[in-house]
Amino acid sequence: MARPRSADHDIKRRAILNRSAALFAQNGYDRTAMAEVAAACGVSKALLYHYYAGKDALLFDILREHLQELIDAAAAVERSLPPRARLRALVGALLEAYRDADHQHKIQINEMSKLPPERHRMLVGIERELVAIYAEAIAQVLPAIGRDKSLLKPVTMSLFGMLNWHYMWFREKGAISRDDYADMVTTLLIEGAQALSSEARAGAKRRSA
Amino acid sequence: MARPRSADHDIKRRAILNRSAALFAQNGYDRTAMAEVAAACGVSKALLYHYYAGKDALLFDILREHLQELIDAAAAVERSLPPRARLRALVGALLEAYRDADHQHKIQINEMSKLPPERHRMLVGIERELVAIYAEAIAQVLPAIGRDKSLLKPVTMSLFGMLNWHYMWFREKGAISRDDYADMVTTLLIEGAQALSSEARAGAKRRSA
DNA sequence: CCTACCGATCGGTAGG
DNA sequence: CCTACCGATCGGTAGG
Repeated sequence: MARPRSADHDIKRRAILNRSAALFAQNGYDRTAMAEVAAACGVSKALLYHYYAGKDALLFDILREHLQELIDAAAAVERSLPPRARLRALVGALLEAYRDADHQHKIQINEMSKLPPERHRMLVGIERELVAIYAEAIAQVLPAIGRDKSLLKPVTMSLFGMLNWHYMWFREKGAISRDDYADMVTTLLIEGAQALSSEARAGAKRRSA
Repeated sequence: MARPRSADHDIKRRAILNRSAALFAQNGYDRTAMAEVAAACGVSKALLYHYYAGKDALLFDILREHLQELIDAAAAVERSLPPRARLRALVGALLEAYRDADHQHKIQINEMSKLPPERHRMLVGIERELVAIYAEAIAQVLPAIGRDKSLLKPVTMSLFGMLNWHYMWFREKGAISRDDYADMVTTLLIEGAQALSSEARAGAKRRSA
């Protein structure tokens, strides 16, 4: 009979994931040796390779888990909320999921493309799921934008720009809280995009006149 | 008398800068060997080291030139323009400076922190100059936001988020042009932030009532 | 004492 | 679960 997994197998794996994420984020993936990861986790390099088949597998697992947490956070937002409240809740949920995930977020942006094509594609697929949730929510709040794909994509990407750039300047002890920033981003997007569709309507009127 | 520099010294240096930027952006800084850079430029490695003291120096020069071009583009925007038109022109100038600079932009985001501390600090200083220009222009359009530092910083960073994230999705042959996107971002920011300061005023009234 | 350029090889470290 | 060790490759430099 096969030896059962040790009771703390998952706990150790998780510890390795968090430690290596910190190292990858701070020093860069290529500059972090597997020996450093092992040392930081207090295990031998051989044991590290018992948990993970290779450096790739470690990077992949960090990002798969991180992206899954983002999807889960978005999926947990009540679908029956009024459109505007729902978008605000989705923005808040993402910023909240980013708390304590700065390392993972930085790795997603800086190192994801270093994965082999197959694994990279899988993660891009999860990213697309996430974007689709937000694009749909925006379309619900702003039907005029939702109807025009050439507008919906850049507006959605503007939202992700504001949210995904936050790690460059946002500090937990700063002047505004995550919740404050969620309010700000939601207002910028909705009020700004409403002005956008008024302009588009005015433009259409001018063209048809 | 000292031997003069060859007439095409600067041209060759520039060619090396552009080729290495493409390699660093596509394969990552750490994964690009100096031998590859040399091969891509059609020169020997020894000659490459004649032009640049080391790999660091190459990365530094790519980013210093890129950031200087962004500053120059912003500085070229007429100071006497009405505030709103000036902000629109600044946004357009940055997006225009990003044209043909996707490699440099990606390197700025992904590899800048791999520079030695001293050189890294110098580039962060140039980035701050750039941000200051935009923050001031925002404050001119939206005095209520300009007066409140806890608002001005996140609003400015929201703008840079939208602009600096564009390389992830914007395509030259896509549905909208750089100019269209400059319009969109400016409208999102100004109209959105106007709604923001109305909310803040309403909030202040509620609190003082 | 400078710049321009080569073929060959150095010491040290990477992931596994 | 460990120590010992590998094949490959790195950035940088030698003499001329």
